[in-house]
Amino acid sequence: MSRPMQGKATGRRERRKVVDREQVLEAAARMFAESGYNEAGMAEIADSAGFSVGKLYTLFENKEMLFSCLVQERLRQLEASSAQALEPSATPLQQLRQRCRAALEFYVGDPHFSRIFLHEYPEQADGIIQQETQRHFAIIRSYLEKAMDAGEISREDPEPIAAVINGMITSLIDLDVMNERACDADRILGQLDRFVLEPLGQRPA
Amino acid sequence: MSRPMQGKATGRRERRKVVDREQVLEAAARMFAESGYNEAGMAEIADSAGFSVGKLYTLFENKEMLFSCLVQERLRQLEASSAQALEPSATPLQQLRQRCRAALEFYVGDPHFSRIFLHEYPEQADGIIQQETQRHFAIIRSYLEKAMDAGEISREDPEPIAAVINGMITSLIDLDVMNERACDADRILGQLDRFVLEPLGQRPA
Amino acid sequence: MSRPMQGKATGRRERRKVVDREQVLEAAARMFAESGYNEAGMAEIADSAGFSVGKLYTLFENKEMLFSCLVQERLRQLEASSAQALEPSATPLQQLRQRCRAALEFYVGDPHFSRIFLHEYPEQADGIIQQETQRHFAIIRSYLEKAMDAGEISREDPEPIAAVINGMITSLIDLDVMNERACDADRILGQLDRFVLEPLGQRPA
Amino acid sequence: MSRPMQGKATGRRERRKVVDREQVLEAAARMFAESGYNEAGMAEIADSAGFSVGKLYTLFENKEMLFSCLVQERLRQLEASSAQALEPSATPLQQLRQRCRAALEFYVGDPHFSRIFLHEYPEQADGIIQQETQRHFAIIRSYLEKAMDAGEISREDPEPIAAVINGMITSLIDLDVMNERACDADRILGQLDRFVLEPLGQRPA
DNA sequence: CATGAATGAGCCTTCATTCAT
DNA sequence: TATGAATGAAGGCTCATTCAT
Repeated sequence: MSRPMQGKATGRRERRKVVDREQVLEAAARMFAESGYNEAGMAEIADSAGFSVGKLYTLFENKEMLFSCLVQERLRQLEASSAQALEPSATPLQQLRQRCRAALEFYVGDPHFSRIFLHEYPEQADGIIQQETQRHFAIIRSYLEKAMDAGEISREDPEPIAAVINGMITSLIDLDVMNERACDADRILGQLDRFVLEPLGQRPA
Repeated sequence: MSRPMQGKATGRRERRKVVDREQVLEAAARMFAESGYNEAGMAEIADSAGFSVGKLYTLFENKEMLFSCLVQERLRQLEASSAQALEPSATPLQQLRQRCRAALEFYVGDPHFSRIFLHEYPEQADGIIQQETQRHFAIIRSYLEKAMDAGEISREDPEPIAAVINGMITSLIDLDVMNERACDADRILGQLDRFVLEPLGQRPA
Repeated sequence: MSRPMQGKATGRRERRKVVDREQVLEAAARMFAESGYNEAGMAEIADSAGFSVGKLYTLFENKEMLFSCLVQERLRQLEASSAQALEPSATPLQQLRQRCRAALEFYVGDPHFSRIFLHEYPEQADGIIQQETQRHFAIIRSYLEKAMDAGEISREDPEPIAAVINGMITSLIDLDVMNERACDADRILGQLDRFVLEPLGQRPA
Repeated sequence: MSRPMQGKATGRRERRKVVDREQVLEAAARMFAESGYNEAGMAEIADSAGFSVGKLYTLFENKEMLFSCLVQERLRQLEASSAQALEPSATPLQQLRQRCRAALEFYVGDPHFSRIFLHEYPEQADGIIQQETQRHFAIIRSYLEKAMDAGEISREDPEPIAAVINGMITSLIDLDVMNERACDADRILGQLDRFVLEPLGQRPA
């Protein structure tokens, strides 16, 4: 009666739920990063988020799904900000570089999540991380393939190159995290240029 | 009477203990790789090793130490085989390459352990893995520094380069593990040449 | 809205917890008395109390604390009923006698606890029992000292006398417990009069 | 062949066993007193006695029996030294006093055992201690009964009196043990005179 | 619909006892 | 017969999940 139609405007209820989920994920990221997946308890997370334990279970099926959602949500955010950073007029290689910069800045701006994403693989939630990593690979690969089509880089199997790019970014961020030092996106991007993009361009020569 | 002196030849007892430890570590590597640190139970490990639970506790102080010993033992092996692969007459850069090949072959030959080492960071045993990673970094760095001294590569901060090398190897092995595909040390080594060693040499130009 | 202020009336929650603790202590007293501290398992106690194991750990930090609380709680009760039995107008020696009667009646009325208190000294919880025994001694001693001040008994070291009183009560209750016979507080009190209080009074003569 | 007859002279084998048992009991008394019945492990006891664990199980059926034997053995010793201290020409009441002195001196001379005997009742071995305590009671009672027959003390139920004597001795030794103070047999005996024997004698008056 | 106390399966660890050497 | 390493049942405790309020 009160909500005769629902259209695009999601109900107050639904919107509330989304906000609460965000808040829980925030807290979960903090706790997982601080103590690790197994060591972080649902009670602590609930507490840290200012909710009851029961609420968590209305928002997420269980602990594993909470973790999965955290990963997925954050990577969706990364995707969004990457997309925004993209200049449509740029060449595929330039776009790849823009995407990498966006990713770096995202990681830097969300150290809690970075710590989790780079270090923790709860065996159960493995699937999600693998899947998400695959998606990232696919995106990087698509840029590489377009760049190959455009003749910017030599034609070859893009998968290992995507892996190299991914691994390089990961290890350089990790290095900064381990040294508890602020992470400089520009410096890392410089190394990416030097060790991957430039060699790729030179190949045909 | 039976054992008048003991000299270098360790007693039958000691040798047996060493063999048993090895066997348990084998099983532990398998179980940790299959199910993760927390999910693998001491009972399962014992079972899988063909021992009783009690035996495990005569060989290792507790679960955490078992994991630590596994990591340390395997990395000791890696170090040993790396050392053997080293040609003393080679240049520092060639030696670095030899070391990387040895590491690659070790990882390839011990997929159980690779899975653990690359993925699992039980918060408690964190110290050991970080420590060992640091040791690896230090070794790679020392080769890089020697190569700089020898003028093989340009002089610059070796730490991020070590990180790049490590990250590249890790991600490429990981890629093969994820695709459940045999890992080709030569191919990875080729990519290492192309994306790190060659750019490093070209710099001064 | 539901609980605008809380004043002295503890919340329903708190009261419930107190009741549950009492119930668990009841069961624990039974089990400890039946099987001894080490032989009584938390699961059995939980079962016997009609609670889950987990519940026990929300009420008491651990098994040792459960035992400690049992001892402290019961002795607190003893103290309370002793205090109530005291006639302020009585002489110190009469008060001591009143106190002993109260203690006897308490032991008689709580055979489970008596069995534990008189027999079981779990090495770990030793501290509490010794401490409580000391407190009892101190109380008995203070009556003796007041009686000495009042000239009711001869002045001398009150400590061994307190020990004698305590030991006599203990052994006489123990005798009844061992013979599985109801314990007659009056009879024991009579023996206390005859063997301690009268000789003490006669001394100066 | 080697031992054609055995007569009263026990074989070398048997004598050895007796000596070994004594040594184990010595160590067990030490460990039980130090850590309590449950906390003292068979391995520790074996170690402390200079034997293997296996040996313990050839000398005693199990841990419980070891404890029982310890109690029985020591109390047998007490009985022996008490018997020796007895002057046959003395009156029953004097003999009781002699016996109590012997007991006191025994406890004082064997603080390890005293600590166990006075404090620890492993539920399982309960039977033995109760039984032994009963035997002690019986002995004390028999002196009391003889003294009644001889008209030294008034005729009445000897059991509670035996309990009083026992409890008084126990608590006074305990007091010294708790204060970690050397235990003065004469002082305790004086208190026994004052609080039990003298009142008993006065009764008929 | 929110709460958070209750649940209980499952884990690590110990240690009395056994038995192959 | 002596040894002491191996055994594995049992125990204390945790924490993800549920459900009565």
